[in-house]
Amino acid sequence: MKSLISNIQIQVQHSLYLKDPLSSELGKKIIKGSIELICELGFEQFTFKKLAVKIASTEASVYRYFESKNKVLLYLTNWYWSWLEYRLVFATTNVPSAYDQLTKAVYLLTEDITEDGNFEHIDEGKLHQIVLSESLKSFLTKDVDSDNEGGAFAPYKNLVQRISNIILQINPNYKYPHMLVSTVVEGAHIQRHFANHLPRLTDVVEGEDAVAEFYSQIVFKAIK
Amino acid sequence: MKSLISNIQIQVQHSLYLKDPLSSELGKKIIKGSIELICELGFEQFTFKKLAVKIASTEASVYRYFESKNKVLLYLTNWYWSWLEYRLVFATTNVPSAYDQLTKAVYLLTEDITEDGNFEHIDEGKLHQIVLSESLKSFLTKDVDSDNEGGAFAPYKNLVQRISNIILQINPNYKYPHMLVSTVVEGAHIQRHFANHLPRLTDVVEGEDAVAEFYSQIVFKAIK
DNA sequence: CATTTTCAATAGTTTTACTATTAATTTTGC
DNA sequence: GCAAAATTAATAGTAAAACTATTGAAAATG
Repeated sequence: MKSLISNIQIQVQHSLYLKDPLSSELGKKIIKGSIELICELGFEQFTFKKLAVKIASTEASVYRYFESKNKVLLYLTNWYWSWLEYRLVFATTNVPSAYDQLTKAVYLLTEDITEDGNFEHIDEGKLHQIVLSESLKSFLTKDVDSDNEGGAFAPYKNLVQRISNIILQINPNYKYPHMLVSTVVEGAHIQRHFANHLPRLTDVVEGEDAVAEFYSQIVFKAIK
Repeated sequence: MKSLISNIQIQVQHSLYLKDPLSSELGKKIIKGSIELICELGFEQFTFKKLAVKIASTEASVYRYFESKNKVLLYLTNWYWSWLEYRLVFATTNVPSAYDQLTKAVYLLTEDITEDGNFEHIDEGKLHQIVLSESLKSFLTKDVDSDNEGGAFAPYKNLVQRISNIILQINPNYKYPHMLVSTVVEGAHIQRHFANHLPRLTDVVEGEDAVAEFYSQIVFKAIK
């Protein structure tokens, strides 16, 4: 990823936090520390107590910003979806062919992100790791419906809708655009997780990006 | 599902339990109660204490059978994968055409299971619900690698391998058979979950089985 | 029938998730 | 410029969850 616009800030919905973490130094340390700690320990082992120790603050102070660790995860995944949508819009504006737009979109959805980029308090590579391993958990909960009512999945839905529209430009009769896009998004995450931990459930080829290639084939064959 | 053979028992690996739950009445009550309670409360809210109250036993007694609630989830998902493989073998033996075998396999992977079947202590419909919402969590953990070493995902891998072999019979040059199968398995679960909770991420059509139809198209177009 | 093993209950401990209260700091109203 | 109001983050908790040590009773074994 080349640098886009340097002083852009990605806004996450207010319903996910008690106090905007971008509004104070402690807030930014909470975000930065959460990304590092969730990446390191996994979401289950991540606690506000451990985070507080890491950033030299206290548990209670973290609770001033976030109601629960689940909201932190929702905050981070929402940031990620908004960031992805922003990059998608950037990559597809002024591209006249819907076909080329979809190629870029599928690439963005399936690529492996390792670099850290433009945002001082967010390490995009580590955040991508978190999204691979943990983002599914944000809607595989009994709270899905209430979280959803509060708009917690809006950026994800927007992204899926946007790419679905590109698909419908190419083939207006295709019946399952949303299913296709969300299959690619979640599938790419799971396949990368499998490649890291359960290789017999996937087909990783050394030196090739099999995940990107596989889903690109799937998408273009599906809508033909 | 029509009844197959009535006195078949599905064996789950010893590494997942401390004492075989099928070896005593209490053990069977633990399995039956766990399925009901996880289905009702979700895995996060499920505790051994609540289970003990439900089956009129004690927390400590449950710990005689299972090391942790994660192992219970692994036990249940393993049972499910073994059951699915059993049904797959049953549905494809004596079917000469690999194409027909694959059609049946995709159907088994994507169908919606609601009925309770042949196993006294296991409600297959509820177990399917659990697999839809919770099975991903069994490998989205920091324990994946050690669980995997203990063989916790063997039945899943077997199932994927078996269907991959069918795909390779149809098209020996297809590069991504495992990725395709695991995409269908996990995708079907996630899409059904979306249909229930986040419909804007999928394309549910009233009265049709869109999930089965979508993945069937994906598979046969992909390997062509 | 004595010995060993297994079983499941009681009664813990430790950790996690979350809250009430308060001193210190910052913001604001005039 | 300073008192009042609001905000911040620390201390010190509680309640529940996850898990363990111990033990008497029941069952299996030799």
